[in-house]
Amino acid sequence: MSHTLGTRQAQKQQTRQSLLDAGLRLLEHQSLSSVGLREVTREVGITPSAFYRHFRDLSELGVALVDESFGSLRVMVRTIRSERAAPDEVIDRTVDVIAEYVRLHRAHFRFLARERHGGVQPVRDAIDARFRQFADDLARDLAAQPESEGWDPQDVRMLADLYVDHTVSTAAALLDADGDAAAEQRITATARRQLRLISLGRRHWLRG
Amino acid sequence: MSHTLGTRQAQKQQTRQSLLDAGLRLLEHQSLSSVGLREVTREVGITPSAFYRHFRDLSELGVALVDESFGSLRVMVRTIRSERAAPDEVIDRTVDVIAEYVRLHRAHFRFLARERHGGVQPVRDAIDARFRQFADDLARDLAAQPESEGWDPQDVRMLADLYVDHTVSTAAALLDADGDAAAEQRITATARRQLRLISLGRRHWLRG
DNA sequence: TGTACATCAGTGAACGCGCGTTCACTGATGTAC
DNA sequence: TGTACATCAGTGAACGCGCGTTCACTGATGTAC
Repeated sequence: MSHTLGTRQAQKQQTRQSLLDAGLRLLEHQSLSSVGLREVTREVGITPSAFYRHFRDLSELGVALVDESFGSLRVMVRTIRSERAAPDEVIDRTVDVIAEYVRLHRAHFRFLARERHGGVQPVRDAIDARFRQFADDLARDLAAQPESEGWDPQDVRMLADLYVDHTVSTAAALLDADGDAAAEQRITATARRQLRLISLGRRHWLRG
Repeated sequence: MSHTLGTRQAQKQQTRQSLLDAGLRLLEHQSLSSVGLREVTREVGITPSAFYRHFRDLSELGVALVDESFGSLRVMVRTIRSERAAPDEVIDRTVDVIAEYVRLHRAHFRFLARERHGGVQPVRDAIDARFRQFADDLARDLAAQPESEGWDPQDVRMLADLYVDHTVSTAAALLDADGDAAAEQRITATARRQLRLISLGRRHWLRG
């Protein structure tokens, strides 16, 4: 028919997406290695054997979920990067974006936090590679800032790693707060102070 | 017989410990929710039904492993605390102890990293409580230091949280290095710089 | 010290169940002419 | 536009397997007298 996609391929895509959605839903309360193939297909409403038309096994579905999760993260990061503001405003905006990501894409981030050190090697590797690329990008951004003038590239890199680790820790803490507004406020307040302290350390680094 | 413990109780204890050891061994390559009760008893060499003489289910065994893991951690922490040295030496010693803990108790820390956000709620809660207590202790120590004079207690607490998160991130990175000596050196070098930067931030906090 | 009884860690058989994977199939969609 | 054939996403039955849990049991350890 129309060569934009074809009815058959479009429907296949839709089923594949349903499998990803069902998987993500099931992964909210258990880890990938304990989710069953039949469990996922049952949730979607297709036959177990139909699963193999889309993924070789569940770890392949897991890797696809990693891609999807980082997709939604990238969108949010671009938001921070596009804004140019005073240092303290940047800190506030950064924390806001972390909080927003966890709120909007809770299941995605829970999946990443859970499987980052989980029992499925290919998924762990995929997550690791993405986080590393993430730190690479941030290091490039930081190096271009006037505050980094005269900095050893290795020092820029360690700062980028520190920011990424801090972001992940904060997001994980927000996840565990599980919607408790008071706890969330405590966590974001703490994160802001921590970023401010890191900022101070950065400002005094060369003279340290 | 002798009332120090009794042969029967001593043998029961020994079997219990074998179950914990077997569990920990199996958890190196998979997560708790995918380990089977029969798998653990097979590893120990006892009947599946004998398992119930020691634990209600695998999540109870998991909680026991949390206690065991933090036991070995406490020993190492006391090592740092007992030493009193110049700030930069403290930083080096801290990083050394983290590296040593991961090297000596690799399986324990892997278990904690994996199950901290894993799929078994009671285990997650147990790990969380222990880390929180850990941060409490550190906050108390920091508050007692002369560098913290005039600090808001909330600021001391956020600094303690920052240190704990940084320690966990570093240990997890070392774990992923998986014995690669070059990678491990890169990670510890980075960790030392990060601690130095945080130190700088701390020193300038009040004047910030 | 010896005897009679109690305790209880570990055994082994049995159960029902859901798992992942295979395979020949169906019937709607797509293609060639 | 119509026909004949190809493709292939999803079906449904079948398989062997290991799972967690139960239960009555055995026999070494512990206790009372």
